[in-house]
Amino acid sequence: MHSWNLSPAEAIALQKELRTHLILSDQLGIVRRVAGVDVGFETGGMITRAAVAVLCYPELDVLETAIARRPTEFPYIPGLLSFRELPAVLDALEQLHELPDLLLCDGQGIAHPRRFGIASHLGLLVDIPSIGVAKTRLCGTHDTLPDPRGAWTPLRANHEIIGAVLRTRPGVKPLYLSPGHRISLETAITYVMACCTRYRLPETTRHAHRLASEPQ
DNA sequence: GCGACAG
DNA sequence: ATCTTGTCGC
Repeated sequence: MHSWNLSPAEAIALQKELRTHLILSDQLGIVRRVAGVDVGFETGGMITRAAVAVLCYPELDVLETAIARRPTEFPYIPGLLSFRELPAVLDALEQLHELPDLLLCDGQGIAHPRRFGIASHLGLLVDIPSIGVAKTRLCGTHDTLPDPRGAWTPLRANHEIIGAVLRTRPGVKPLYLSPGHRISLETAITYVMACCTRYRLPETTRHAHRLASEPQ
């Protein structure tokens, strides 16, 4: 149902056009439903499996989940991840009976070479506030991060702040988060911390990841 | 030209 | 991401 079949060069051109429509200020209502989005692969990469887990906020109990499978049709190219994973994610989102108020995606938001990572791409396409929550850095530089939970330092690139490096657990590798669409960096940090209760990753992401990579 | 490089 | 077992540490 969703596929773009674009060349890498066309995908880059599309990112440059779409990024001009991003809103990087808070444009969210009361958040009652937060969704975690993640993708896994089956058959050695032949099949892409996307999973969405919707949790109530701030309680963080699972309300609804969805899984979608599609043949994988775009290679993994740093900077073009959304073209590989979003077709399946969009299929999964359409299965939900009620759309979430906020999306937490595995990967970058605007902390991306063209300021248009997968979280930004998804948020813009479905017009839902989104945050990119990555386990590692794609681009940008930052100072050393203090150890206490909640500590954060800006992620910078070309004199601009593109995200934050956030310590969600003491003594554990930090998270790289950035606004996707319709949310500010400060608000994004607040929501991500609120979703990280006992582990490094947000509860939303943990549920989605389990659904996306669990056997069967 | 030489690295870096989300998942 | 995925291929894969045990192992170090709280």
